[in-house]
Amino acid sequence: MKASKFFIECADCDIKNKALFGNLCSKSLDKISYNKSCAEYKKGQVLFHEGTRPLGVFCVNKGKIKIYKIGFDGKEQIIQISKPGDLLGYKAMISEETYPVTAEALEDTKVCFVPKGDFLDILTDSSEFNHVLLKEACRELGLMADSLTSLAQKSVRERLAVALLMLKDTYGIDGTDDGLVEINLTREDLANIVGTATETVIRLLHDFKQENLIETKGRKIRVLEPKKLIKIGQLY
Amino acid sequence: MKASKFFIECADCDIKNKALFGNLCSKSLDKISYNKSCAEYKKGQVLFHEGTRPLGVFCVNKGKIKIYKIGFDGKEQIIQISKPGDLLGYKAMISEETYPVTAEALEDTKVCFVPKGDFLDILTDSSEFNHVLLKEACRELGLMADSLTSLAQKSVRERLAVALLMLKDTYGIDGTDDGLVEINLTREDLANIVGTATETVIRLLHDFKQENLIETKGRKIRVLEPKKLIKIGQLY
DNA sequence: CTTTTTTTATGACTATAATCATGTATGCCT
DNA sequence: AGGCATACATGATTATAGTCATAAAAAAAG
Repeated sequence: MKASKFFIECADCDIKNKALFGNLCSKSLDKISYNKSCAEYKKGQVLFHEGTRPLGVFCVNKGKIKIYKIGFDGKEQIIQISKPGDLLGYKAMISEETYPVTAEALEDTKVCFVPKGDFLDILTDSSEFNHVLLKEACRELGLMADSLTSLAQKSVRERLAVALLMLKDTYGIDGTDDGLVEINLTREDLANIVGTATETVIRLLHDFKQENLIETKGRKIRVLEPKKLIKIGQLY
Repeated sequence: MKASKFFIECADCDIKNKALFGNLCSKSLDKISYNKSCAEYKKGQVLFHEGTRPLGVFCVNKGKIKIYKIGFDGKEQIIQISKPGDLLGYKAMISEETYPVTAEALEDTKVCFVPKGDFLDILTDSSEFNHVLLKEACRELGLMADSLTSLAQKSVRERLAVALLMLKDTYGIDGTDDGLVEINLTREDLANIVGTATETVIRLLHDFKQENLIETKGRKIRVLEPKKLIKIGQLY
């Protein structure tokens, strides 16, 4: 299923600076590097399933991964989309619970896996790393409160505008601010981010296109008028 | 406005065991106790406002406090309701951001305030406390993912059922499992938890009453049929 | 390169919940 | 206790978004 076709030393990792692990001292980094394994996941493959017990943490090296929860009727709710440098699965491990979410590759990805024991050792050894994680978790909690409020109070049209802006900013092509969203997201995925039906997303994207706010070419979406989308999304 | 009418040593605090601070060694606890101040907040008074900068953390001693975000049109979205033992405002302080939410007393409360410096000192000194906070934050992130999915996928009727069960479990009278929800929540507050309009909550509570699922007496709500509410809320 | 499957698109209809309007009850204050 | 304000309640109407059905297009598989 998953083939370990590559290995990169953490010390040599080109996205080290973006990653949470980047804050570690070289000794800790070497320790992680020593026991970790690297794997490629093809589009659609699952890194871990909701409800299972974490055996370690994942550090994304290449590609994008959707993190979602399955609702009562099987519908996915996408909580976040992880990108290179992101650390996955550490929350469930630290809170000593089963994964509350599923992680699935959106495209062909490269991911490093650090076993539970090593990760927990680092956490014990480095109070600095502990604090980095704590800070990150606290920051995310603030963002989650935003998302919750948005979901509860904004219309679907407003939420879609917000989602498009977020995708543009987070996953746009670096440097070139041409508004292109570089993710292979289906309309259904987009609906599962926004929290609506697929048909509704399709209709609203059609509207946005007619209003010349966006441009689409297959799954590629280009944001033409971010300012107008900000207004639609009621982002102060 | 707020009158410091009381002082309780942390060491003597009767809810110490329930509190996050309860995990501290007696030395750290004494340090906190030495510099903290205690205050009473009357119903409706605000502990801190969204957008302001944290100057310390609050430990709830008595009473319940609603934590909410203000949406674009001024509507509140209640993120959580804090009870004795809960620590408030530490997330924003750790993530070095302004408060993403407002904290307002739902009833007459007693709260201790620990200045920023002392709190951060404890955090630096005690890696154990650091880990306790990290674990708590990670646990909350899992719960937030649940709330998000619920909000995105469940109907208002389903969400109200879930909210009533949550309120019963978290704020019911200890020991006696008579289903009474012991909070002074207006219908509007309830709507701001569920994420709906006040009128809708009123109508749905009426329905639940007619179906003999609950009993109401003014603002007091008693859950009569938790199992049926679990079914309505689609909680597996 | 063709077949099969999945995804996108559009229309018609329905259901859910928001909004607006108004009246009643309850709590709150001096 | 009386008067003001807030909260609760209910009806009528509207808007928003979900569901179902079907067709076309695109992507994936062999």
